[in-house]
Amino acid sequence: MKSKQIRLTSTSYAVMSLLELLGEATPYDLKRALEQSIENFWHVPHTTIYTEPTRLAAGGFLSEQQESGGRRRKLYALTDSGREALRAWADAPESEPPELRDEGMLKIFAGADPHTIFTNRRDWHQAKLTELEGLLESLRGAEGSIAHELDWTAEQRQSAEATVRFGTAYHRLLLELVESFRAGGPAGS
Amino acid sequence: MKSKQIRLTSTSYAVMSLLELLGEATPYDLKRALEQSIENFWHVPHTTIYTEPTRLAAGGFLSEQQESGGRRRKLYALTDSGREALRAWADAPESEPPELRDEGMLKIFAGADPHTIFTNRRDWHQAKLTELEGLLESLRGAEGSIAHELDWTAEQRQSAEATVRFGTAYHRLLLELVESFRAGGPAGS
DNA sequence: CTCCTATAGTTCGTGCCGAACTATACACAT
DNA sequence: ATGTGTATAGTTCGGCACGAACTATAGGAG
Repeated sequence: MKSKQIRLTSTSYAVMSLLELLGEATPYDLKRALEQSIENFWHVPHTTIYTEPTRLAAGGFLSEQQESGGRRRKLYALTDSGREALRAWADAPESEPPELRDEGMLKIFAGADPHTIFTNRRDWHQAKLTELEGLLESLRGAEGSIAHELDWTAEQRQSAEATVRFGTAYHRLLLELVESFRAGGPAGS
Repeated sequence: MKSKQIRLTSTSYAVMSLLELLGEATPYDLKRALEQSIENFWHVPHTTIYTEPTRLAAGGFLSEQQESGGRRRKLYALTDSGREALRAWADAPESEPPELRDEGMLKIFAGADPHTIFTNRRDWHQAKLTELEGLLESLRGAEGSIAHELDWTAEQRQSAEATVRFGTAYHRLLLELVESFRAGGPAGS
């Protein structure tokens, strides 16, 4: 009961959201689920996925139990306190404005050749788009997705789908934008 | 000459790019210049702007000299080693893929009302767009911009302009995207 | 039963970053 | 000239983030 005071970051809420969906999960489960959903708009490095649940458990937001044999994996689940914190956060209407970290633009600012940068960027968005389109299909019932593997309900799939749909739309737009700048850019304005 | 071994991050290059433009600057100069350019695609909190140059100086990439009177401000400039590192980085064609950190999408994933989130988001992009359009104009010669204050050459202005132009195009597109999702979204696909 | 490779998880050190605080400069009123 | 208010300029601290490198288990194929 005497939980350590910890700071809840967006990454904390990312982990808790997943646990709300999954019910109970090992860090590895979280990692896989993340890669197919949240990862597209909130990056979490894999080491953080292993340390963050430990932190959250110390704060009393997650319960932690360890397997006795084999890999001795840890299983995490939301506590009431965790569920409460998650809802309070999600229901607050204000959010931090989105933040973009774009090394390519930095290089252009530093004098790199825009054409090279934009060409790489175009290819990347194209690949990302293809990846997300595949993910979207697999979320809709095919095998191979985590949704299938974990036997998600229709509702759970929708939650993931909504964000992936936004992702495909986003990359489609960016692809065009980058392409137009690559071709010389809206030079005048 | 015996410089400490430090790791150069994107933030390091952001600082060094600015110093290449400014020639010589105090952390505060850097801060102001950042806000009108790099900040839009690479966030650097203000405390980092004060600590990063110190790190870079320890690594031998910047020279540091301190005023004797008044605020005892520190003046930084690129060393040859810094200029070299900057060029090597900018000239390497590959960049890290852009990373988006979007708390609003996280909330939607966690079950928040999309309409609320997208409405806030729309307003934010609108404000950002207006801000960047103003910045673009002021970069083109008006008073009040850092370009004017520091008496930038046409070339220096262009460097800043290129990224700001991309920024305006970006926010214009996002504004539309968000608006369409707000209105119910491309529901089917 | 041993080697291979994929899967699963940890450690460490440096860098990042927000909150809170401190200090200087300058304008203008008393 | 002295106070007082506000914008400007800079620092400290502690917790969190994150990449590199490493370790360990599982499930094959031979």
